[in-house]
Amino acid sequence: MGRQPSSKPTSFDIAYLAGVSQPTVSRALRGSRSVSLATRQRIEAIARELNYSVDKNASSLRSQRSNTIALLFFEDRTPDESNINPFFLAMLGSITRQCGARGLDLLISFQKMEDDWHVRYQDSHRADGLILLGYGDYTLYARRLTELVDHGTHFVRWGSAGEDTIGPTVGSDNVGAGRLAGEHLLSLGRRRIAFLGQADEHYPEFADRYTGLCQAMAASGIAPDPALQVDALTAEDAGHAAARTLIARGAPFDAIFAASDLIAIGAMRALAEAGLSIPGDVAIIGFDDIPAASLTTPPLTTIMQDMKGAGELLIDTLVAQVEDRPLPPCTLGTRLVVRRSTAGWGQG
Amino acid sequence: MGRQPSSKPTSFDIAYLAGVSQPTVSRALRGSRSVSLATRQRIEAIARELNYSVDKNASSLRSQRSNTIALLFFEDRTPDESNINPFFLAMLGSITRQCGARGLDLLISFQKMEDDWHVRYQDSHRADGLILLGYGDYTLYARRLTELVDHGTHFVRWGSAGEDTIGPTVGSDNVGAGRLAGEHLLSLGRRRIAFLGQADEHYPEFADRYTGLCQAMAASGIAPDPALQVDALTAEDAGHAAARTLIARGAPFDAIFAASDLIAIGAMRALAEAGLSIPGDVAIIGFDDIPAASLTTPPLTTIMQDMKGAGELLIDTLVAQVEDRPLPPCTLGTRLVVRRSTAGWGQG
DNA sequence: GGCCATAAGGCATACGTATACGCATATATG
DNA sequence: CATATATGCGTATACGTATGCCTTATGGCC
Repeated sequence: MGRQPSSKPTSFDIAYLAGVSQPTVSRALRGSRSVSLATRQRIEAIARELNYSVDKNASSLRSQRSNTIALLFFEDRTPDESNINPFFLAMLGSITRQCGARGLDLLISFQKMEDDWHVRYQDSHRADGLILLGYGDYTLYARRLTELVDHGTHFVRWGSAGEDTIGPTVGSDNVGAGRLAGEHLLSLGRRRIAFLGQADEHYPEFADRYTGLCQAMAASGIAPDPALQVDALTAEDAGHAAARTLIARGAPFDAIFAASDLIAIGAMRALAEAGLSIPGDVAIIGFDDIPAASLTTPPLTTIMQDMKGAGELLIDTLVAQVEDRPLPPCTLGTRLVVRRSTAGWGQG
Repeated sequence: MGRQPSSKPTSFDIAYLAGVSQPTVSRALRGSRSVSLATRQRIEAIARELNYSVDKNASSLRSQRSNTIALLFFEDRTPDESNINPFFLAMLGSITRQCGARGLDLLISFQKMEDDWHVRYQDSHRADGLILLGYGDYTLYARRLTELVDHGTHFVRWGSAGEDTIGPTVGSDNVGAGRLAGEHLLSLGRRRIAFLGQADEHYPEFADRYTGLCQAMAASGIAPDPALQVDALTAEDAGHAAARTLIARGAPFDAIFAASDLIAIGAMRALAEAGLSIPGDVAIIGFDDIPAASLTTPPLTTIMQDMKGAGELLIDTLVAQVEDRPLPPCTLGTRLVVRRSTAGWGQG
């Protein structure tokens, strides 16, 4: 032992040693009921002894099932390289673990919108299905999704699970989360709540969050003020710029709901530059709970998404898709994480 | 077009349409020189038209080469879930891109040290080789590495590329980086430099960084003070605890070199709690340049590793290994990123 | 004892590609 | 003009597994 065998053992080797045929080995190792317990145990013992492992390529070729999923991150317009949204990296952890738990292999790849990722994976039998992750202009994205659907590709995407969504979509309850954020700020006595983030149909997730905020405000009898909404995509710079715009507009505000933590962090920088104190002058709440959120000064209150649930639900939905028994759409709950950026005056 | 074909086209379909045999199709698409230009172009045109793509499983099975690499993160003792070292996530970006550029598929997986990951991938022909990423006790790790080597598994790991390292290893020049950090602090006039991080053989990378610091100090005629070195693994909590220990010891210090940014961030929190100003009382420098490093107050000076180079070198080394032409070991340079946590008094 | 159901496993084959050979035809060489 | 050489391609087969179908043994039942 320890030395390298001349060649990897095959199911034929096991069969010979066990005194059975190769198909019986295959059946035994896959747990078919038509192999007697005694035979199966004998085969398993021999397989273990020879350090046998099923050849994935042969298995996938024959069964036409790879038990592999491809995870595609894609970046709308990558300003530089290596800048991956930290939120999606957190998701990666969840998905990876979920795949591990189910014995699925996970391929990952970063794509640009323009690439022909819709062909590469399923057609070549690399993967049984795709998981699509990425913020980006939904209207651009949609064309690709339609192609995927037409092509019969199995996929799930993370996003806003509205009615007009294309293909199976899993996402957080963004409207509910927006309400949560709004109610929290309102409960602190804030009344002039600004929203930093795109609020149009190009970015449905952000739009939903804004909708939730407006609902919460409406419930308290407050009408949303358009002057308090500033567009921003999810990046620190964008948040900084948006907050500056907001300040420049001159409309008074005592709270900010940022559509992502990165936007919030940029906004905090702008507020500090403007001499505004947090949470004294302005309370601020972000979205995503990225690792950096607890490291800011003050630490950032935010909305945490259900990462664990996300991985499970994505994989559930995808596997169902592959097995041709589509699952009904479903959204995930969110949780408020209160930190000092929205602390009441007594709690700082 | 747009409708779903009854079944995916195979190389036989292409062959039939092109009036050649299947092997000729295979040769043409792989660019073999023994197919005439005219024939090849005809075949390529038909393949494109049918949206043909080579079946990965059949191809890998026949050629015994999967053109796939498995990336294994592993966590020594995972306190909870979902906490991945951000540094390794940055590495992921680099590796992914590099794989994409070379047409390699990338499998990823999180492992516990105890699992039998040494068997799962190469033996089953899922991947041609492994990339191992993870901080952890090297002495524990080493046993696994030895098994891999004995087993004839192709792999590269990220780590300290010393002489006694097991298997092909790629890493930063940690000694040089430590020197860089030390020289920077010395150039600011700091003389009592503390090091937060393990400095024993269990964590060779950290030990190398400490060695580099000591070299820089020695070059300035300063002897290292054991009272100024405190063990810490790479986590924010550990950094916090280590800094408290350092302060409690009472030995004066005017600078800290933390073995990782997470340690540094924890230490900054402890310094703030102790009423010490940064960089006024204590200059602090981290290691890794994780995204959060630029978001701390003040922003953290740190050592940036060559991520792009890391991906390239890892893959180069691994592919060479697979092709049985081992590459000589090699280390990567690092760069100092100066931010305000070590700013001179005039620059802050 | 004949008949049918069930269990256990063998036989043949298919999955789709890549490659070692062999066989023509065309070109060069003496 | 006969023999070496290269070019371009077809023939046959291997890669290792999974599965439909068939055979045999066994037991139950009337």
